[in-house]
Amino acid sequence: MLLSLLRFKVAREGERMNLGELEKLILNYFWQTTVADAKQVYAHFEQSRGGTLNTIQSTLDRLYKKDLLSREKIGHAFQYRAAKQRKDFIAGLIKDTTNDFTKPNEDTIMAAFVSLSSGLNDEQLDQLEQLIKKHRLTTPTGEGT
Amino acid sequence: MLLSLLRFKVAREGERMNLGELEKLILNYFWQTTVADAKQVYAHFEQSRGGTLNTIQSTLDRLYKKDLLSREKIGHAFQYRAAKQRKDFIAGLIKDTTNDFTKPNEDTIMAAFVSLSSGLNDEQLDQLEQLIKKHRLTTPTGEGT
DNA sequence: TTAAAAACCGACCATCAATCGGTATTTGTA
DNA sequence: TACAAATACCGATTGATGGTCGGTTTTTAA
Repeated sequence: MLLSLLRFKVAREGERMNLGELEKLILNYFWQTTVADAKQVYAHFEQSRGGTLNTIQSTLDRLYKKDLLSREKIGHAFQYRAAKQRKDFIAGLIKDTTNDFTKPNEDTIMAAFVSLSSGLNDEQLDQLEQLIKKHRLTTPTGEGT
Repeated sequence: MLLSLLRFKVAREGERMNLGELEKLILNYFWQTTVADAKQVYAHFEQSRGGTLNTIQSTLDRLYKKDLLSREKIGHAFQYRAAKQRKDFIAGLIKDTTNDFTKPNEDTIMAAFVSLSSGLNDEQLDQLEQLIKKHRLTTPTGEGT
């Protein structure tokens, strides 16, 4: 309104982890390419979506600051690569997402499984059973897929 | 820049489904309370976080327009309730999230399971097996994705 | 009919991804 | 060592969206 001077600001420390469209594209790119510098990433996306090298650089930097990419200066350019394995990253997202809608004492991961399992067909149930079997064999430090 | 007239706008039709903090609170509230009008919701959150009734009303309306709440006018106020079951909603979120990082031909749900299963301990593996067993019994018609 | 209750409208702020121009650094080389 | 090219970094703008709430319109019950 006219007087918005008294507007209050609730302290927020929660870590939003929302990714933009370009950020997702680039992340996927790095799970397929392992390593690249800004110029290479730009070359990859130039035709398919336009934009400038600068935009790519900014986005790489943003992803780096979010700890989703790591970088190392080789020659005169940063070499970027994915900081996390794809499945670990997805697992993290799922946990965060689920956690927002899970009671404090509830097992978040199991809640996610329960939610997901509703729509499974027989074939998927079979695959899931194989997955469990595999995990049973691997030690607690198991690598998985 | 000085000349931002030529700025281009890429057509976007993708359906973002990001929820704000208050939206999440209210959604969780309705999975616990089944039905309430704006005033009741406001009464519930008034002390714990302040704000006005209007803010609650706006947020309820936003959630309604996002198809996350349903409403029905009883007396002189809308009675709101959750439009989806909690686990269905979570499953949807997980699928969307996972889909963003899944190859086009990949099974999104299975990818989510694979991602999630990395960090499971024995007890959780047991629970998961029980879950599968249950679904084997209760699922006559395989629904699929 | 009318007063109160609720819905609705519109505005503002904050945050954040995307975008990109311009400048500062850095590096390889002459 | 000096310098030019390549790259990183800074800062500004736009668009979207959630939160916030005042003010007005609509609806309902008496």
